[in-house]
Amino acid sequence: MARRRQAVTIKHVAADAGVSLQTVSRVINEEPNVRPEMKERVEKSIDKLGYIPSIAARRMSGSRSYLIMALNDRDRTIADWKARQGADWVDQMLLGGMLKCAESGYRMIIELVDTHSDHVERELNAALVALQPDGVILTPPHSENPLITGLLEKRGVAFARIGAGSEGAGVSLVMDDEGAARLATQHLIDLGHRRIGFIAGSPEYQLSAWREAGWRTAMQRAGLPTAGLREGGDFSYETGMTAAAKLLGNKERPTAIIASNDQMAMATLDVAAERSLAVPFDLSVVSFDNTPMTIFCQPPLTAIDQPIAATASRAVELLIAANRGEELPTETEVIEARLIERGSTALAPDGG
Amino acid sequence: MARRRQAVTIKHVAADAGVSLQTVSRVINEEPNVRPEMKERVEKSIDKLGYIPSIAARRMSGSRSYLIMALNDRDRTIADWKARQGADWVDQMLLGGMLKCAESGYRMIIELVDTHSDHVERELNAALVALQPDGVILTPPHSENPLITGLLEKRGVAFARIGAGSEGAGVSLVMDDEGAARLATQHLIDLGHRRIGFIAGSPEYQLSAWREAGWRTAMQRAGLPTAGLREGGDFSYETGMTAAAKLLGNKERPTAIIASNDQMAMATLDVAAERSLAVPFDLSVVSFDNTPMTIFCQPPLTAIDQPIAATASRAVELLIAANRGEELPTETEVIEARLIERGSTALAPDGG
DNA sequence: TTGAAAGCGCTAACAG
DNA sequence: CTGTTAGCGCTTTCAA
Repeated sequence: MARRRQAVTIKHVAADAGVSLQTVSRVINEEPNVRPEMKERVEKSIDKLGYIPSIAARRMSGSRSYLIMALNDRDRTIADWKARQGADWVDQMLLGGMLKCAESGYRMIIELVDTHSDHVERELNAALVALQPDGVILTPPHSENPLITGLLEKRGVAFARIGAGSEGAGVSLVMDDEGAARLATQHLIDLGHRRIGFIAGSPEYQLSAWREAGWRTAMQRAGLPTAGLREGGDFSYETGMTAAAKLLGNKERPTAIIASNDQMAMATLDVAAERSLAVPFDLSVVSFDNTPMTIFCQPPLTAIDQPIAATASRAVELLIAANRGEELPTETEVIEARLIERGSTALAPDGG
Repeated sequence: MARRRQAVTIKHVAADAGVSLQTVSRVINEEPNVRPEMKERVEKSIDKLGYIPSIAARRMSGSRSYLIMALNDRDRTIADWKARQGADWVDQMLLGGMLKCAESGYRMIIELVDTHSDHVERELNAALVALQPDGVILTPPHSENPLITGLLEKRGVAFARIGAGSEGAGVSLVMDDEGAARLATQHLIDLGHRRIGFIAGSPEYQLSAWREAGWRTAMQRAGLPTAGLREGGDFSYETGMTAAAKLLGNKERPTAIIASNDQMAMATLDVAAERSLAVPFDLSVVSFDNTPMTIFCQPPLTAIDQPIAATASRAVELLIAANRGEELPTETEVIEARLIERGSTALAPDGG
């Protein structure tokens, strides 16, 4: 293996421009106290020689590593990848995060950590020390793991928590689950629906409660009842089937159902088909998350889009700002969610 | 921002174990010439202090960076991510590559580069210098870009080319497209089909020719004709529609169709539905790639699985071996492909 | 506003 | 088998 010494280093640039290393360093770091003409001269040399600073060397000398680490739950991520059912959480994180990183010369690196393990701290610490990232993005369920947030805080690494409540250190970013649920419910109400069922998600996730709350609020405001219209699941297809079957088995069955994720919505579609209920004519369905499966369903699902890319992008933005010395906001940032209308919603049937 | 100096360094370990830095270095690099008792003593200290070597420092001192860079085409990758149609190429690369990396303390980092740009070299060089990866994995169409392979070769970075022919530097890994096509064809022949249509992919990709060749070979061996049974597309849904329409418009229409990717297979399904042909009873369909959409099709598509994860995993394995000084194989490595049977294939209709 | 010196944590090369 | 020395490329002191 060839010894891969750097071809052109800061020394070469300094020599070429006839200045000290220090001046070059100041220019590439956009520090003050450099005369414009000096700066220009250095920049010309940099361009001419095609100089790119080495991340490793920069990190060594105690400055930034230009690395943002995105932490995901190992088991769940690997399971999603293996299942190949189109769950594109990681892709959306990359889409939002990596591109935002690139704007400032940062890179995003995905790291998998096992939340449930008793050596989370060891694992995380190893990654932290090996990579020395300038910032860490936490995704559920890491976002609410005090072992993780505690360690990050102790080590003084800037971090963002996605999908978690606001208490605790680090910036918190959430999608507006409650508002989104209200939006979905209102959409159905506007279509003339009055009996709108709701399939809740796993109570282990905070967002399940937020989504349910949004539905209740919208129904209440419209003076519509919710009694007998709420069933619970755990985000799986199977529990979606059970919940949908209960809802559609009532003698006064709902004309619309909101499912707390795409899997359960798909289950609802299948239960409806079993009972010869035509979607969207006899039954409208709205789901949450808007993963790729929504477009392949029959009919394609109207869904609340979970803005993962936008959230990751914003998280990176804040983390990079923090590294520049800016203060991180203490308030939770709320990223707006949109409703994507597809074929599973329509006007309520007569008497809806 | 806190100055994030490393908490415990090789020095601390050396002091704790009462040996020189060098001995510690030898232990963590599993180098020879360390007495077992010394080694044990050092390892004890490492455990006790929770020492993790800094990647940056290791890279600095001219050794490995423990980084493998996976290069993907920027436009295509971003388009896939934005489309959210379940294309999971990147995920499968991560699944195979990242996990294999982790086994040896490496990390995989995704990098997007624009192949068609005239400054590919600049872009790639920047990534190479900034990150100093120990190995690079090239995916199509980068795998066949001489600007890229040339630069990598010049810089002496080990690299693997996925999905490209064998000529040129670097290890070459391909899925057995030809064999896979034969497998798919034979599967249909075994089901009693005799008129088996084929929709070819874009001629810009080598694999299109390989897939077609496999179909032709299998047909020939079985003494079956191919005349009038071949149409061409470019992997898009639209061209798939056109091709399928032509094939099914023939008076002697095929009883089975092999499409060179999932998109075109889905188009074939839709064309069949338009013409009231029941799949798989009137028409069997087999596709290539096995992306997530296959399971959401009606009926779910029988498909040739493209073993991206296995390929990435093997590429990483070879790259890491190369870094240990082992020779890279000069022969192209062929990764076997499997046929996943789902609902779109069945016995040929009478007289098939 | 600029430059010189010191050192980050580690490994290569060379001694012993 | 083990230790010493020098330096990787850069940024941080500190001095001019």
